[in-house]
Amino acid sequence: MAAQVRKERERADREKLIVATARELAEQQGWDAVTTRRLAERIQYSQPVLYSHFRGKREIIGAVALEGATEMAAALRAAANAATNATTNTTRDATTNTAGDSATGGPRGRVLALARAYLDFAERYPAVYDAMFQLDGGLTFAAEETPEPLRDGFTALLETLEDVAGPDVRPGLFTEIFWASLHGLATLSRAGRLPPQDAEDRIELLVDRLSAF
Amino acid sequence: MAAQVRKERERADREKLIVATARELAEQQGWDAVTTRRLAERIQYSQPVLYSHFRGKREIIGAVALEGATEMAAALRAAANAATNATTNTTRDATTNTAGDSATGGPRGRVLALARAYLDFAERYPAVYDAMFQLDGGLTFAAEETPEPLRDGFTALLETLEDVAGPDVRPGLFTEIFWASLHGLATLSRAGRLPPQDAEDRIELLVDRLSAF
DNA sequence: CAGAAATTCTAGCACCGCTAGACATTCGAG
DNA sequence: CTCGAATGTCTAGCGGTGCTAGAATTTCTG
Repeated sequence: MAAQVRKERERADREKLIVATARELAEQQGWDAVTTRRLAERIQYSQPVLYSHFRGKREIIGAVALEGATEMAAALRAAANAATNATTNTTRDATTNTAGDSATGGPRGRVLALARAYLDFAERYPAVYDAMFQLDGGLTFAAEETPEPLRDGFTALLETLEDVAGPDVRPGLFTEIFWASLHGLATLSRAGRLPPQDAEDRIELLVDRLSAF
Repeated sequence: MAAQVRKERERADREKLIVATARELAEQQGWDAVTTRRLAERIQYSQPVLYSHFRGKREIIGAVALEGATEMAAALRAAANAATNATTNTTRDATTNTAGDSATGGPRGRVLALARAYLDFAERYPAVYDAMFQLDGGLTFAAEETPEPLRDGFTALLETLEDVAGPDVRPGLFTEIFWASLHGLATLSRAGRLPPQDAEDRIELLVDRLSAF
């Protein structure tokens, strides 16, 4: 019965296609443009096929969110890692790096890199970010049954931030406020509610104030 | 022609009724339940009447947002003011107020009270808060043509925060990151993405880290 | 009081998420 | 190979959305 496993694989492929197409459509034209009709048309199937994979549009958003969470966790770890292994930047005058710019492998550089990576992700993939934190994807947070990718995203933040939480401060609690602050910056910036030109200043001020290097 | 001014007043009244009804409906059943049909029915007029006052649903949301901004600014100022005039709390043991709890008239107490008032407003009037910062009300921020109530809300924050921005930090910039952090806490908390029991700890940690008392 | 002007309503458009039931396809037993 | 059952997919449609053209009504004005 190899035919059986082939069908299962094709079905899994189609599911991935749905999620990828939804994400693509959302990135191109926003989530409002992701309608079940358009989505069905793009994958060359009729609407009910979508409902054989997902219980509704919410679940499709949720699937995009989980995919995004995995990517974000990887991006955050990569940034923190790159900052750890970075020494003085050769293209820049080392004497200007007095207070420990991001081009140092110290804690400040790591945290700055982490914050930038987070905000960069939110700005680069706004639709995915919305699916994760802005829209209702039917996902559970801060609980037992929180899906692994979401938990892992939080952990990726925590891995870098636990070093700067400071004494007598639970790393988890510190990560929560750090995350919330980044989330606030990300959403307010993208909605045009904060002056764009000061973005970099805000990141540095926030990181320097929150962190106990 | 006193009839003319009477009609204008009646028209203004009806506009206020629309906004108040939209807000009420949103608070009771969420913004999804605020449809033009339901709204029209509640105010005892047909749908097109709504469109003689507002260009669309967006503008109605925007009107609720402006109303909310005015209220929020007042609430923030009231909280900051009350904290300024507060001395040691008589109902509480003064010796436990070692590190300067909110029941002192000092900067920390003022900022804590401000932060609590902000988050309290967001929690108490989630629909209004959404109209202001989460939904698209067609409003312009961080620009010349930003409506007065919104600017004033920011100013209300700034009035208290400029004292703790610290030297060499633009008060406006500091207010931006403080606001963003509060906004992040407010939205993530309400979406169930942060453990509710640590809410108070988060506020104190955030305030203590951000502020330069 | 009649006609003009302003106001309000009815009815409908194109679209939404979602689904019942018709239709087509694939499978397995004889 | 055949034929009934099971599986898969589609067509068509439901009740809802924001919004608007044009008819109907009310109010104002000469």
